[in-house]
Amino acid sequence: MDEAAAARIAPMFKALGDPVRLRLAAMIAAQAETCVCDLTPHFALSGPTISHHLKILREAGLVDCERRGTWVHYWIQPAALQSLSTLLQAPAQR
Amino acid sequence: MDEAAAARIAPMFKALGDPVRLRLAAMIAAQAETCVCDLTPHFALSGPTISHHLKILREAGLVDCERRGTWVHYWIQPAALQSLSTLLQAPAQR
DNA sequence: GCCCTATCTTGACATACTTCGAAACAGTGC
DNA sequence: GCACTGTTTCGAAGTATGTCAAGATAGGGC
Repeated sequence: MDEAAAARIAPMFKALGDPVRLRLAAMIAAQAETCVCDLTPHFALSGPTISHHLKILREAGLVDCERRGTWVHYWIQPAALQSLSTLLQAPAQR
Repeated sequence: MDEAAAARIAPMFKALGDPVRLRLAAMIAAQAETCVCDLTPHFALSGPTISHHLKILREAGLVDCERRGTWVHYWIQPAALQSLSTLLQAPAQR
């Protein structure tokens, strides 16, 4: 792992390194698509705070979103998860 | 993923969420054992700083260490990596 | 044994980043 | 216009990062 690769990948792990974001990502990954209004009630946090965490997941490339009428829908980016998974798996099997 | 599971797992991702620690973990994982004195030269950081990052990896349960004479040897905890990997892989394959 | 050096960790500190809520803003539909 | 859903901005409190100095532990020379 060289410096550039670490700088590219670390933000993804960092994004998952918060309990709230980890749960958000898990909820989004559990379905094909998830509306923000379905996520917010599961947390004792304000709307802006959830929105902030979603933005970090978005900027890390782990999720993507689209506004469709009144609601905003989020979905997981499977390729990103896959690359992290294989990265962890190689040394784990040694 | 319930709240307790997230609180247990997030610190591991957080530990990997720093470029320096990600590279440290990768270097340690690449060999059966690694001496701290082999890690430090690869970074433009002081010894105490490296030691600090290694402590975080240790507290996250990702690596373990042992003093053997003058040197301290670190090794990876494969089970921890494996659990993170499978966690990511399930939704990634959907 | 005693001192000296080398290796690594710990403690104290300054700086920078995170987290979160309140208020303001933007987009959509009636 | 008005109500509703999310996002952005701003500020306060907490947490992380990195350096310096000091401490702990081991080995070698005398």
